[in-house]
Amino acid sequence: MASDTRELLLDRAEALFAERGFYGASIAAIANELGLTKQALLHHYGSKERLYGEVLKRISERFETSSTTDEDPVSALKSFLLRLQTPTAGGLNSTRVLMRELLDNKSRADTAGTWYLKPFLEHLTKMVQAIPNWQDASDVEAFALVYQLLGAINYFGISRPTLTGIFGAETYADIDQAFPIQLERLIDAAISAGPISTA
Amino acid sequence: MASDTRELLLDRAEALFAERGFYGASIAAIANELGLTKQALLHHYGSKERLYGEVLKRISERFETSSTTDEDPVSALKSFLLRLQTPTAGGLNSTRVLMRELLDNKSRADTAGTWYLKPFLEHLTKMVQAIPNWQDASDVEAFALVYQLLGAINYFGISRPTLTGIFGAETYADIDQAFPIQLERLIDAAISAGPISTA
DNA sequence: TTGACAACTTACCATATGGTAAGTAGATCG
DNA sequence: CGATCTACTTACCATATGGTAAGTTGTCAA
Repeated sequence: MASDTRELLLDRAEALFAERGFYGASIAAIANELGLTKQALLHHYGSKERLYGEVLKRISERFETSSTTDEDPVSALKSFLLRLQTPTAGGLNSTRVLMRELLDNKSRADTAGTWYLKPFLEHLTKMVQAIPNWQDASDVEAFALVYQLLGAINYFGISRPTLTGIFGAETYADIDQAFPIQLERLIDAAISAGPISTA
Repeated sequence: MASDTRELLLDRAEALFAERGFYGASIAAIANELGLTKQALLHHYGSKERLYGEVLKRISERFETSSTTDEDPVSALKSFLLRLQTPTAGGLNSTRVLMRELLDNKSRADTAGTWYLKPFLEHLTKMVQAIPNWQDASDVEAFALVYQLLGAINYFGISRPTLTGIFGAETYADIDQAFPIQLERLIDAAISAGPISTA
């Protein structure tokens, strides 16, 4: 199977898992979307779990390769976080799949979704500790901050359909535009406040 | 059917929907957990969707009755937000169910999960605009802030199993303890920074 | 030319799922 | 006493689901 065909297949699978979740996305539906039969899909990936594992693995690899080589630690953190929200490169689907993974918490495919998270989170934590007035922050403090920011971004990332439904498309567009600006302000405010230990 | 039996039933249903999602939680499984047969459950709630709708409705009602009559707008906002995270009164299950609802975004049970959110979000937005230096903030600005804080809280709320898996139980306990403190700091920092318009 | 391999297809299958139809035991009420 | 209602149970059922087994077709290298 060609490498780019495989990529395309995983793209569609990821989209479907993002949309309907592990249980909601049947292999027949995924195969159908690619003009394959269910059995052809099963031929390539032995089982649904394996396919799902493949999707998670790819997300994890994508994260690992998105390292920032920025100069200023503050802007490095900012750009890193803001980039998570961008719809390019299937970022939105990844967010949704991972959020579902958080919710399910079942040891699925041997927690393939969580092992990768560790280096990612540690990396982010270290980025915070690279900021001058956060150098004395404990791991836990820096992590708590980072996780709150992650939550702010990812929660908003999955909310578009609902917020559009509630407030209408025009208002949502306004919110969507204001969001990154407000987020940057939030990050700035949190950073200059410094960690608790030095409060 | 007795009112408290009904409550108990919905408690269990909510827990199962929180754990496995709409597709993952079969009516047979829910019924089983209550010592009922699948058909007995179906007798009470005509269909799975209707049962799910009932669960969402109850969550919505629970939210509406949790109004804050605090004095200081800042501490009112803080206590409101922090209370969302408390595991009491099935708060954690509600969070998970609603997060899944955000993810699925399907018009399920006529978007029963989202209509309630509007007053809730508007209430929170107004709480921000009640804060002295946020009085001139636009609706969108105040909303963006509130939604970021909501995201920070709820994202953490669903992450316990995963974070425990990654960092171990002891480290998680540390994080869990530090989280509300750091969150309060984040709220304070964001509030004193003020809205963008007056920046 | 042949043999191996990949990429399927056709044909099944056990189980689970949501749901219906019809009947039954017990309480309540006129 | 009989009627009605609630809370079920038993008996089904169509469909979907994940998965297996065996055969088929095309490619390509030895």
